[in-house]
Amino acid sequence: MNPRAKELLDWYDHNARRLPWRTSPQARATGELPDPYRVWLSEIMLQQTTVAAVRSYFERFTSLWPTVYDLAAAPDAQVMGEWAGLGYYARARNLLKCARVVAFDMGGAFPCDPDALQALPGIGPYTAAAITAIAFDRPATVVDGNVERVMARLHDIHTPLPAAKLELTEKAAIVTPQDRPGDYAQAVMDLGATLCTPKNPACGLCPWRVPCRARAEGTAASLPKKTPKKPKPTRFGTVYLARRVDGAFLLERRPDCGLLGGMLGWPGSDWTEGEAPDHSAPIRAEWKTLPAEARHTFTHFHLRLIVRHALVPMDRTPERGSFLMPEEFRPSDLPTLMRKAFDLWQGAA
DNA sequence: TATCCGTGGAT
DNA sequence: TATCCAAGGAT
Repeated sequence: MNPRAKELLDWYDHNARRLPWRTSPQARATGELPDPYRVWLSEIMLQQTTVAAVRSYFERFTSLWPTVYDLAAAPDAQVMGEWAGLGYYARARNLLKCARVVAFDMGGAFPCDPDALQALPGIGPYTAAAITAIAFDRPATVVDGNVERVMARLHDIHTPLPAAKLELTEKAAIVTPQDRPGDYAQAVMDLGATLCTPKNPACGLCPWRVPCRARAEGTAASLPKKTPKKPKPTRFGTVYLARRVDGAFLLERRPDCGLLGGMLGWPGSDWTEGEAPDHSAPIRAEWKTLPAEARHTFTHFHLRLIVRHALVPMDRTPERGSFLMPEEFRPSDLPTLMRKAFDLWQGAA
């Protein structure tokens, strides 16, 4: 094994984080591999998402659906509701698609090579490599944000991302060992997450402090360089929170494509820059406007949402959405933006 | 290659 | 308050 990988694995043996989707150190010592289903589920949840945010979702999902068969058999609406709040909802839609392919077309067994894995919905180059290495302990080079940062610093690479991606991937591949590839993959990411952090890296504790070129040059904290991002515009819109006299709420399922796709939400206007666009209420009622608006920031724009509300008689038929009784609807099923609107309404009542 | 797609915590 | 950032993928 190359000396870099050995240094890192030695560090990992003493510093590995205990995470719900990892096997215990004792089990790992006996060569026991983690359940590919749990590895896959955790990796999908961890895409662009912090460990702290994922923990409770992972526990909840594996409790509700212990196997890929259980998840494949789950209703779409329940899975989307359980994913609510975690963001990037295409992940949840692809999660179900993938579970059903694996359960119904592959006999419940995840493929063990990167190409076959990457052919599945929601699995890209990173996730395919991660599952290959972690679940099957087969050599594969994982390149996520952590690895990019670690490699940029180790080799003092100043080319900004994403242009540097290929070079960083090559550097990562050179260090990846044939032995213990699963532990190594998790070790690099643990290093990036705990020591080689974006700000204030703990270089003094790093197992690679000696070979690290950026540390020698004093450039570690400024790497990797990234091309500047565009400023976020602000969009405006209106949502309608209708409660029927029997307690039912008027909600609609958003289309699978686009923002918050597949999620439950309050009917409303489009969201546009400048003034809110023309639109009509989803049902005839005496609408009132809440004094505060719901503010939310998405990946590429800010949103300010006017929240209107009304109590609706039993005999009205909505032009959009459908009424859900309280036992059919949990506020926790809503994506965060819609949840903010609900909380504003509830706080005003 | 560039854009779209969420959210919450850290700074 | 504003910005950055996290175990990325799809188009």
